[in-house]
Amino acid sequence: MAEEKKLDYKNTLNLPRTDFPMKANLGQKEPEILKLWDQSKLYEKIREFSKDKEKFILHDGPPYANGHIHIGHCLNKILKDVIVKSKTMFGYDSYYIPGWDCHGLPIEYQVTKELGLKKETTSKTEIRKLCRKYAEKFVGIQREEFKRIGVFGDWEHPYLTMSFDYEATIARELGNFMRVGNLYRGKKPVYWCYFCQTALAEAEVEYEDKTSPSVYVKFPLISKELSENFFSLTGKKVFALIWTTTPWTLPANLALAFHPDYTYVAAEINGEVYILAEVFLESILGKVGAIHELPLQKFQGRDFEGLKFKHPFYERESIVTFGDFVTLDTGTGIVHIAPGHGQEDYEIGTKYNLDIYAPVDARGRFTKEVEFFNGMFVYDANREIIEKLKEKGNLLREEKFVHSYPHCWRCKNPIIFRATPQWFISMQTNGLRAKALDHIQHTVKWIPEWGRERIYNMIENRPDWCVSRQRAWGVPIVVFFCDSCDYMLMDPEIVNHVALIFEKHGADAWFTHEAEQLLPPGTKCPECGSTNFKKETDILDVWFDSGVSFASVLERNSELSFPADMYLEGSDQHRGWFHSSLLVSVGTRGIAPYKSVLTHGFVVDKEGEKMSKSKGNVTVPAEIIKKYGAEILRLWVVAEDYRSDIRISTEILERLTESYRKIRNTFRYLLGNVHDFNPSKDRIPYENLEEIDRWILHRLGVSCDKILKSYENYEFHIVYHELQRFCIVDLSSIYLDVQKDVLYTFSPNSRKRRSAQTAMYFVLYSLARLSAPVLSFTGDEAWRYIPGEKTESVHLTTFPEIEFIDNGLEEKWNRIIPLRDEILKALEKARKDKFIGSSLEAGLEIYAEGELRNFIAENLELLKLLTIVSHIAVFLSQFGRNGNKDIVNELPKGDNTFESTDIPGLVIKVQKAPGEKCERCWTYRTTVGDNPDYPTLCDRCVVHLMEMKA
RNA sequence: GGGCCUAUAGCUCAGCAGGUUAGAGCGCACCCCUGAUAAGGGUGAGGUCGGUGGUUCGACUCCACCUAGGCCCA
Repeated sequence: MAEEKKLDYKNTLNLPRTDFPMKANLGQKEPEILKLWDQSKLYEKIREFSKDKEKFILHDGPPYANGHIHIGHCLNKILKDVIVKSKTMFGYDSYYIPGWDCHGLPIEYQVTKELGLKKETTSKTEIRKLCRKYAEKFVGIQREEFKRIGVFGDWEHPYLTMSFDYEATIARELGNFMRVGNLYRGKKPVYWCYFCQTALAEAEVEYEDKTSPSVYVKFPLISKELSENFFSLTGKKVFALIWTTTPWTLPANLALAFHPDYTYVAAEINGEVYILAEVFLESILGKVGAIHELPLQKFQGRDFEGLKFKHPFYERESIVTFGDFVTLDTGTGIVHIAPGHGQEDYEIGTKYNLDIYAPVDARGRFTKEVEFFNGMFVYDANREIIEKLKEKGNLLREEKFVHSYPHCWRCKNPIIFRATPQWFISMQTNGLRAKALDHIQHTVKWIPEWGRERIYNMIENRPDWCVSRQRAWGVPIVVFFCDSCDYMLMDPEIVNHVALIFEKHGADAWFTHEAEQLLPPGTKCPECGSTNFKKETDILDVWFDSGVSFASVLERNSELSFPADMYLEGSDQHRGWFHSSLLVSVGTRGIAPYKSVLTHGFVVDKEGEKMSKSKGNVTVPAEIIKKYGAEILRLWVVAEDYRSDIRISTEILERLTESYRKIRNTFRYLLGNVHDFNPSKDRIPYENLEEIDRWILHRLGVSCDKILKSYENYEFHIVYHELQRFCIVDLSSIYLDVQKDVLYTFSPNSRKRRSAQTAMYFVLYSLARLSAPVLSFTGDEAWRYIPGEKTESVHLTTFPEIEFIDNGLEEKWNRIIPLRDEILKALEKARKDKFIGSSLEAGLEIYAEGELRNFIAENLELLKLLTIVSHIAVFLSQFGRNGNKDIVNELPKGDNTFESTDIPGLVIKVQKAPGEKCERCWTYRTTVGDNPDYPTLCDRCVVHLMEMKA
């Protein structure tokens, strides 16, 4: 009987009611939401919604169409998505076209590997076909994976660097460089396999141990200056000593490299004087023979400036150069330089204007100009060269040396370094470097700021851009050579002609068509008049492909704009896409392709170390999505400060999941409490709202301001923290807890309840929108439950205005909240003492002096409300005055008394609340039982019940 | 080896034109509630601000060096 009655009263309460589930079940829910978006053509509607608005174009840097997406892709695409969505909600037209980078070695390598033995017999055209299929497959896979994490964009019309029109653009842009004169043909050493007769990329090289001859070679001193400056050398036979494991490169020697800062010595042995770094004196010369005397002389590397030595077996000079790469780990401290046969040698060669001399043919044989060794295979020549050195008396020592040496991935033979003709974009011509530096410094906004410094240093020091690759899967360098006189036909007009063919047939045409079919009819060699041409076989560096994306995508679509408002990639792209795009755009358009560049760090594990298969610390997005949901991944991206490296770990994801649940539940609770609220009918005007409702709206306004500013400044971790803080502190802990009484026990249509619902409605309405760029699934899910008029999706709205700010209220509540904190401490103390359980069991006596007492007295009801106690009273603790019951002479002592330390003079005594517990509202009131019809209810509840019946 | 960057509680972040006991949320411990319930509320314990020197009356905050880590080069 009593149970039944209790139930009866419970039924008279307005408890929260909603179908918005507490458990997100994201793994299952997200695909449903995606389907809904898809079916309702949400992205098209966003395009329509954004029509004619000011543009904000984030131009997508194309990921490589190879493999599944990894966590770094997620970070990148989600950041982009948050920016695009927030810009849309700020009222911009932020059309986002995703792209893919499709050409290049990794795909070709993969395809060739899969071909196995058949690779030898497969034509370039066939390989290109397979590469295209391979790239298409992964574009498809990655597209679905990106969509799955909630990224909005025109996924039906992405840009692909292998699409025909894109390939045509690549060719045209190279033509533009021809037109302005930046493109030139030069030589550069590359990894070369003499067996396969092909250049190899870094990735195609495998390191294996190899035994090589190791020789110490003497270079006789020619210049007189040294002995003139250092008399101890006068009249002696002086040699520079070098060490090499590739004697076959000696015929191409043109220089010797010293380190300017090292100490070198000249030491005499057996009547000859050798120069080498001081540190090697013992270890090298000690083995050759007894050192005659102490070193004759010490020098600094730079003392050798301008000197000349003689080649050990040719009548040729070898000049002195300086290089920081000279080390004291091995060798003699003096490095033999053959500019055509090594990377550092090449750089020295370029710096000192030496010939990039590589007299070795494609099969690894010395060309006819090489005296003594003409026609000899280089590895066979090693022996002969050593003999020649002996014969000339310029071999000091010879031994065997085992070292790690690059080998060809296909045939497993050791490779050689060999300078071959390559195509370059000059950094000098047209002031390309200077112009690029100028734009870096003056026209582009770098986020964070240090990006400027980083890319500036790179551009400042980089050599000319080598744009040619000796591969199949890419866009050819559209240049022809005359069959009869070898004239190089490099003409932008011809490139444009060929580009038209590419537009129709793709760059495949270069491989399937003959030169005559590609050239404009009647093309003749300007040199000899011949009409027969052959095609250049090199293709373009893929960085050139992606570097022209602004031309292929931004300039060719009127819905986009050039320059882009933003490029956003990982900080490695200062060397990559930001870099190549800038050079292309500055080189051919004279301006930077972007107004701002935002970079993020790399994803690392919980220790801050990079992920690798071997370490086993790789986090796979698909697993996170399955276990936690894409929304958690999105929350992760936003919660972390992307400007430095960002960590991911199980603990981080668990924390975020907790945090997500809290935010979700806040939505749920708000929704549950506005289920019977119709904003158009039940809304209370702001001026008539209860103070606490105006306060939460004020807090909402403050939060909103902070969140919007953070979106604007791309400081998303602040968005996350503020969103979380607002839900936990302002809402859940204070406002929602306090308002339960009004929401549950007051009659549904009572002014106070409608006031609370009005506030909650605005909170919901704002929160859903503020969180939508991040919590795109949940924000939209909640949006659909919000009562009243609204758009179909939260993604078809703009951000809320900043409203309801009331600084007077803020000031007052800045005093109220600390008082509440003190009361809560007092209640907690009583609870620990088992004096009370629920705070409603308590009645408070508060003692204070002067102004503090007055402030409390003025806000007594508010404090009661905020601390959820049943009764509250304040006393003036002022000594020596009597007669007023509110003035006490003595402060309470003993049990349940709390003396505040934070607020001096404040004493709180917790008493049992007077009266009985009302069965309906659970508040202790002296009026319980006053109404004989409702003997277990308080006066308030009786009134509310009456109202509800009426 | 060079360029750029990072280092504040178990986790994610604040903070500081240098100035009283370095903050927040989560997590954790303990407690309350059972009318947000695989929820909700409260109290509390956690930091030699990576290390060492220096500038200063005073440094988490400025400078130098070092250590660890990251990206890009060599």
